[in-house]
Amino acid sequence: MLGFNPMSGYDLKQFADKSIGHFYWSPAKSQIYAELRRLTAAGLVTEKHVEQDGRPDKRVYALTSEGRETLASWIENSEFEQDVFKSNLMLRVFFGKSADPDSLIRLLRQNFDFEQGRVAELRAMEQQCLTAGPEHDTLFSLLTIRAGIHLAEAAVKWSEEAIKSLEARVVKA
Amino acid sequence: MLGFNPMSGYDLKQFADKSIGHFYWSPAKSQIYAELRRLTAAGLVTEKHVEQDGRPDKRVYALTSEGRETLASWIENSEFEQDVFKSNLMLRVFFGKSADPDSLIRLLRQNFDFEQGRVAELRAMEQQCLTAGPEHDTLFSLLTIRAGIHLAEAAVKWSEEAIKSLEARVVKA
DNA sequence: GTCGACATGTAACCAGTTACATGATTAA
DNA sequence: TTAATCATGTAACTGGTTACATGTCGAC
Repeated sequence: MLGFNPMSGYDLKQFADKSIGHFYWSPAKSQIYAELRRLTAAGLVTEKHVEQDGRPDKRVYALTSEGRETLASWIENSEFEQDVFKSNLMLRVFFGKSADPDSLIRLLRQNFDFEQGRVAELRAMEQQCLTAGPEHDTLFSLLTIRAGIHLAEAAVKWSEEAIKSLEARVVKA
Repeated sequence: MLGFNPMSGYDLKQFADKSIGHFYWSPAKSQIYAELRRLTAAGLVTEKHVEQDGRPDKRVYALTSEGRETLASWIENSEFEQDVFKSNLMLRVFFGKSADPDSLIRLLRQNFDFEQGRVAELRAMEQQCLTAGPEHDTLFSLLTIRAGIHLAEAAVKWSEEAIKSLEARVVKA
């Protein structure tokens, strides 16, 4: 994240929450501060004390040239890794025989609503990227947003389909 | 998993790897054995020593009625939880400005192939479920497979789209 | 006699979280 | 004065992994 701009631990937390938090994870602040110390010790970032007026002082971290190289090399050369997908909902559906089907239907409707909401949010973010001036390079953000839209739409479609399947079974019984 | 059948730790590992491993996680065997001891202590499963001929003895675990209730209650009553999605690929795409676009294209092509392969695998599993006799209740397995298909197809579509976007940018430069 | 599947465990480690703790500054 | 935002950290814990360790049995 420091590849975009020098930032403090506090800034990094805010930034992570609304960017990589959507498709990777939101680190705890305790971990961010710990990691910044490790990166500093490894010579990948530098720390600068910045006094502010009207606000507490902060420590701003910036990539060193070694840090920049390490970042690029990680993106370019590290091995392809499978996405991690953990779905509590699918777990419960899979074990659904041990439960009341209606409770699953309720759960799936919740998921349907939730994922529809996400599509709407992501569409709004997409519009922001598309209408941003050419001085902002939004391509990479846009790509991750597009991925989110595709996935959320898939989740919506599946929820609908699964609800129908379960409703058909309930009627028969 | 013991809701389907009494099983040994070894069985549970095999079973998990080819079922919930696809949409939740594959526990390490060390964890399975530890968890079985915890569940036994909590009175949710019972342990039975089983001698086999032609194979080492094993310990077979079965749900107690309390275990069965706890399982049903977990499926029916626990809170809705968001799916966890962690994509190393999306992380790298998001930080793509710091890297060579061609390396991202290479990565996305790898993803495209990988996800296409998954669609094929899942379609095969789907057929197995659909052609299984009515003595097997495949509905719940089928639902999770269908979810996988929807998601993998979304990933394929996105990879294609992302490759095109990045290729367009490379040409311009 | 050695390889592979079956079968069960221990110990060290680690990535990450939660809860706790502190303090500056501004605005209501 | 109290709540919100800015800002940084420590300590205890935990859900999991990896590596290590042991042994049965059948097939080739």
